[in-house]
Parts: sequence; structure tokens; C-alpha cells
Amino acid sequence: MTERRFIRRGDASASERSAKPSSRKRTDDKRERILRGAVKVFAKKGFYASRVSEIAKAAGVADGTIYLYFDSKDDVLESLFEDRTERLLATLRVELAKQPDPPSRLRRLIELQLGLLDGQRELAEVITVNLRQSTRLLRQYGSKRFVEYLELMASVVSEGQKSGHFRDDLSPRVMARALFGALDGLALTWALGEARTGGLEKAASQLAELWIRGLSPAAPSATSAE
Amino acid sequence: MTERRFIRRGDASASERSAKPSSRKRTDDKRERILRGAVKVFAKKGFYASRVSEIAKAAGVADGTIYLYFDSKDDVLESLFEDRTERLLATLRVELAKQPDPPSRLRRLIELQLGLLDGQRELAEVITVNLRQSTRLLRQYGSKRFVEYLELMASVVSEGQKSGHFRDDLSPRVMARALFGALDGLALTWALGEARTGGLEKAASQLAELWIRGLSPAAPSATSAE
DNA sequence: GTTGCGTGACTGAACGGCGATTCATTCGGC
DNA sequence: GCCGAATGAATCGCCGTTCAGTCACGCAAC
Repeated sequence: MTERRFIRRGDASASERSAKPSSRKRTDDKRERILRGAVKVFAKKGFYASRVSEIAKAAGVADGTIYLYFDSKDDVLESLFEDRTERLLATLRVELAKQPDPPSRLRRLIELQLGLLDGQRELAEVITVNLRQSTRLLRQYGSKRFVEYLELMASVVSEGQKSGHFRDDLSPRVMARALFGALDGLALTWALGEARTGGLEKAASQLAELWIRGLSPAAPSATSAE
Repeated sequence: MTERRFIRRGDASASERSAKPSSRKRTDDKRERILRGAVKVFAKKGFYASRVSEIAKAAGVADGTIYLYFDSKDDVLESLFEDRTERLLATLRVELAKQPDPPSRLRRLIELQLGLLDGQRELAEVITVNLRQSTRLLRQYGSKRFVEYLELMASVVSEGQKSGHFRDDLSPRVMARALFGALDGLALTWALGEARTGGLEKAASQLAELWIRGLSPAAPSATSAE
């Protein structure tokens, strides 16, 4: 009955802290503030242990205001995920197109994904941990973004196979899932652990090394592989 | 609303317990039944959306009985995780010791972990999804098992490096986290997707292929490694 | 063998706290 | 003055947990 979600973000242009209290009109700025508050609170306590009033407090708005911009607490999480993943996907698409060949694209993909999280512990935690908590939602509503994401990875692999840069006895879809998992796992343990800035960078570089060699078509003769 | 559930005691459990006339003594059989019920319910609805009464129903016991065996709903999840992970770790340790060299151990580890979940969609889902939901707990109480698990993986890698089977420019700890993530990611997408029995087997084999080549010391071409 | 009793495992209705959501009211901008 | 964004205290339904009873079993007494 209450369809209140009529505010939509025009684009990524989030006019930040313009020193302008300006009008009492609804603003994307307020919506963004709520999302940012949510990241903080969710990261600290997890989705279910987070109180709506805490999010409101972190965002500097009243409890009720949240319901002017979102349908429910669940909707806040979902929107947050949707919003951030969209940004990530957009960045990835642009950056990957710049790379000359599939191996470079693979490396860039890994570096970018982890690089964007580096220095953003809270966001990393929300994405890795809370993504799972809304899995129920994701499954029910079918996470379009998530699938898009996996497909992007799979396409890098399959293009590499076509071009002869990668061995072709491994399924791109399986590789995409495994790579997603590996990135997620690194981000998770990093976010829950020390989370030193720059820590993910080294990990990214190593992961890229592993994958590029792992996907290489050259049959290692020296290895006593059996 | 005001819909009280009917717990038909003995109903579902009667056939199960037919052989042995149940004594009125506390049994870990009952504890195990609760854990199994919990797996079913958690897998279907997720931890937070699961009701204690649903677990009781699935286990064929009364709501209150759960509190004879566990401290709280959280304790049920924690115990479940603890219990199942312990089993997995024990199996892994035994099996890995049988393998002749690190590459075989790595392959076996991957096959075993995914193989044990194959055909157990519900358990896979609880482990991959709910593990995250209790992350808060895991962090606070320090997950000993989880760390043990990562260390087991890291040790396989570092042994391989010492023996010359694996390249030594990659950190075993990073590799362990990435491998954990890859396995977790495969299990997750499998559990949430079609979950065909045998589906994980193929994935396991491919993942092993990737990792073994990826960790191989032979440089296939002029890779400006590192 | 049978009866009666004490023990404690088990039950499930009721409780109580809590927190997401609502809505009467306020108030700034035009 | 009017509109509607923003507020935040009050509401209300939900569900984890409790605990007063129930009853099966083992045992002792006969």
C-alpha cells in the first residue's frame, strides 16, 4: 500500500557536502547520507543487529525520515548493495575496455576490485558479510547485478580462451564463480582482520599471478604433474 | 494470526525411533536431531528469519527442549558450525596425510571439501551463508576452527614451496584465504543455484587444475613475475 | 509380579522486551 | 497561508525464552 520509493538517483553525481542547507526539498543528498550511515552501522554490528534508529543517528536524520526514502530496513540494505555494485560494475567496464589483452584485463579486474575496497574497510565488510545476509533477498528477487558481475568475469575468461591466451579446458562460468569467491574471501578476511591499507594491494597482485599462470595454455613439462 | 503450531510428537520421529524404544534419558541423539532440524530450517530461511519453534518442529521436539541442549538460538548455530567444521577438519587431516606430495594434497583438499558438500545442499548453504551471519560471533569469540582451517590450507602451500613443487613467490596465507574463498564461492553459487549432484565434482576438478598450474614453479613464458 | 513413588526429561502456553514502523505534529520555503 | 518534508514518541505485533506442569521410567517394597 505504501509505495514511497519515488526518489531515484539521477546518476552518480552525488553533490557532496555543498555548504548549502538549501531547501527543504527531498534530496538525493539525504538519501546518500542515509546509505553512508547504513554502511557504518551495518559494518559495525551487522545487518540484523543494527537498529534503524542507529542508522538514522549516524546519518543525522530522524528515524522516520528513513521511511521517506526507503520502504523498509531491508530496502536500505538492498539499495545499498545495488547502488555500490552498480558503481563498481560501471568502473570495471570502463577500465577493462582499456586493457589490450585478456590477461591484462584479468589482472586489472582483480586489482580494481580489491583496490576499490582497500581503504574502505566498512564498505568491504558490508559487501562481503551483508551480501550474504541478504542472500535470502537476493535469491528471491534474483540478483541481477550479481549475475551481471559473474558474467563480466566469465567473459574475460572466455575471450582469453578464444584468443588463445588462456587454456580452454576450464569452464568460464566455474572460473568466474571461483574468482568471485577468491576475491570475496580475500576481502572478507582482510576486513575482519587487520585491514591495513595497502594490504589488499599485495594480495591482489599475487592472486593475479596465480590466476594468469593457472589459466595459461602452456603445458608445464617440467612439473611432475600427474 | 494467533496460529499456534501443532507439534505432533512421535509423529515424524516414531518411525525413526522405532527400533529403539526411547528412554527418557537425555540423549545426544536428541541433540543431533535438533542440529539436523536446524540445518534444514536455517538453509531454507536463513538464521535470522528462522524461528526457534520451526527448528523444534523440524526436529520433532518441543520448543523448550531446545533449551535443554543449547543456551540460545545463537548457540544452536554456533554449535552446528563448530560440530560440522570439526568433522570436516578431521576428515581432511586424515586424507591429506595419505597423499604423496603437495600437489596431490592440494587436489585432494579441493575435491574433499567440495565432495563432502555435494549432495548436501542444505548443509552447504548453512556453511556458506550462515557462516557469514554469525560473523559477528565469529569475530567476537574468535573462530578457532576457521583459523585452523586456513592454516591447514596454508601449510599445504608452504610445504609445496619447501619441496619445490610450488613457486615460492606467493604468500601461503594469501593463497589460503583465496582458496578458501574460491571453494566457498563455488559452494555458495552451487547451493543457491541448481545444486545438481555431481555438479561440484566437475568444478572441483577444474579448480584443482587451475591452482596446480597456477602454483607451478615453471614459468610458461616471459612472465614478468612479481 | 505388581504396585506405588520419586525423579527429571520433556512440553508448550504465556510472558515480556524490543524495535520496525507509523502518524500527528512541527516548521521552513515559497 | 499553504504545501509537504522532516520529526520522533508511541504503538503493536512478534518471537526468544521461561517455567509450571505432565508423564515415562526405574526402582523398592511387598
